Amino acid sequence: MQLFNTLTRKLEHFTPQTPGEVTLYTCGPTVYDYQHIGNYSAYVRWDTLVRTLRESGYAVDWVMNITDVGHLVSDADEGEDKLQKGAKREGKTAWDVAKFYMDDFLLGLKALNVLTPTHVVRATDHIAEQIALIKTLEQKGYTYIIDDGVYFDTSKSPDYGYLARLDVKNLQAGARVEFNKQKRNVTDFALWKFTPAGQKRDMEWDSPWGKGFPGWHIECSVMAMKYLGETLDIHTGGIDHLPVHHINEIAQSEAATGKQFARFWLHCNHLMVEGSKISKSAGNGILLHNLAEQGFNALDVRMLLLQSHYRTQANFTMDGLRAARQRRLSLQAFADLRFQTVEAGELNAQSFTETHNVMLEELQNDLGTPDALAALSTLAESAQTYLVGSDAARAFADFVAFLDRVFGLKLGDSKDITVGQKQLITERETARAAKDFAKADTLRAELEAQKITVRDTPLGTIWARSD
RNA sequence: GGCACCGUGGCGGAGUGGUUACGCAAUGGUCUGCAAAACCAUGUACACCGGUUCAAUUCCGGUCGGUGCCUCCA
Repeated sequence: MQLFNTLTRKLEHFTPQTPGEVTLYTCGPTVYDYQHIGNYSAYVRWDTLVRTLRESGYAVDWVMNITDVGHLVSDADEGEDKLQKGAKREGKTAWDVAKFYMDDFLLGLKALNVLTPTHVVRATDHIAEQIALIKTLEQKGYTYIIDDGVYFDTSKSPDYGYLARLDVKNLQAGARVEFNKQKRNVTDFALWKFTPAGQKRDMEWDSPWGKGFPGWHIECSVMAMKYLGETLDIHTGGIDHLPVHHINEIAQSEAATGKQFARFWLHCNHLMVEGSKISKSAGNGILLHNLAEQGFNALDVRMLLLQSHYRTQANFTMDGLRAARQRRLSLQAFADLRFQTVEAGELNAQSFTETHNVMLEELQNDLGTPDALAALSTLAESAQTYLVGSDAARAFADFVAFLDRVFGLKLGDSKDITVGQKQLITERETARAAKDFAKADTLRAELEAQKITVRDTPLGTIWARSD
């Protein structure tokens, strides 16, 4: 399997440290608001990675974090805590806000048919471990304390910023952002933030340095290493995490262990909406709820994402979503043909095997979902023309199961039509043979009302679901 | 201002030094009792200007345009 490793900026052959077992960490959301389709796009991308790894024979131990504390409005460790801000906005406690949006996020993942990670872990459940890691860093001399918290001294990390190819000197010269003047280096980041004197936060804990809460970056290092070991096979995240969050994760993790933190770093690009980036102020952060109200299935969004490569800046448009929906329904009609194999069908088991192999090859080539889909569409189209022979029924069923494993479009979920519906089709054929077209059309309308479209082919009547 | 990336037919979106990506839509046709279905066919796509090459959309340089990051975000 080939994956593009941000660490080397090259397509590399991937093999895990332990044969057959992959350790994977994915940066999850900060749960202070609803997740929009752009946020979700990342998890669909990484879901495809997990599915492809599993299909390639690897067991995948997958950890995703939920940031429910400590992520400040600015990565420069300034401003309010996002959770605290959300709490103020909604008149709830930060704990309530976190719980509410975490649950909503998990429901969204389910709707998108994103596999459940082996471990979904919350930062607030790992406060003791975070304090322990900060202590280790302190003992090794990587930290210093200023008025608002405990900071990591990035100048002590010789390769600081390498992943992002950060030019640290240039950054310092061109720094425009105001930061705490007590910081030794502009890139230094908070490991622990103090609760300001005289204040009481919803979320705060005692620590050796004083009451407060953990910095945003430390949680990922802690939870990744706790569940997956000191060196991960793969660490994934959105491209926005590259220049700050990920280089900080590397700095603190490697400072603590002296070992490489992650062997492969994968970054997905952002989804645009109508050609612009998604931002709260632009009001284009479309939610799954919004799309559901317009009659779209979350799987239509999944389809749309599969059509583009995870490293490109894909564009979400309503026209694109409609096209994706049509394409998904067309693939569903193809999958439903497995209930309708015919004696004289020309598509044999080999057709499915060949397409299966091409698709897997494309996926293993840095998750080439667009090319894998193209191969599938080509087969689906020929199936409409040549129909599938009954001798290939088993191969067809296996193929649909494969599609669901890698694409997660739930094509295999649809059942055969009912005996009653089959009866209607037979009756309609009889009526047609008797040239009683009025009756035939009535029966067709009846089927249509049950979301079944019929079409007449030289080899007989074929049905497809219209929803 | 600094650093990247990108510019593909109506839309979305792959890929490649010389052969149809693919999907959606559109147009024409076939089949059909009819058809909203299905199938077949069609669009002289690869921003512009140079260069390298027998050959460039695909490599190199420049121009123009767009986007992202540097500042919250997946």
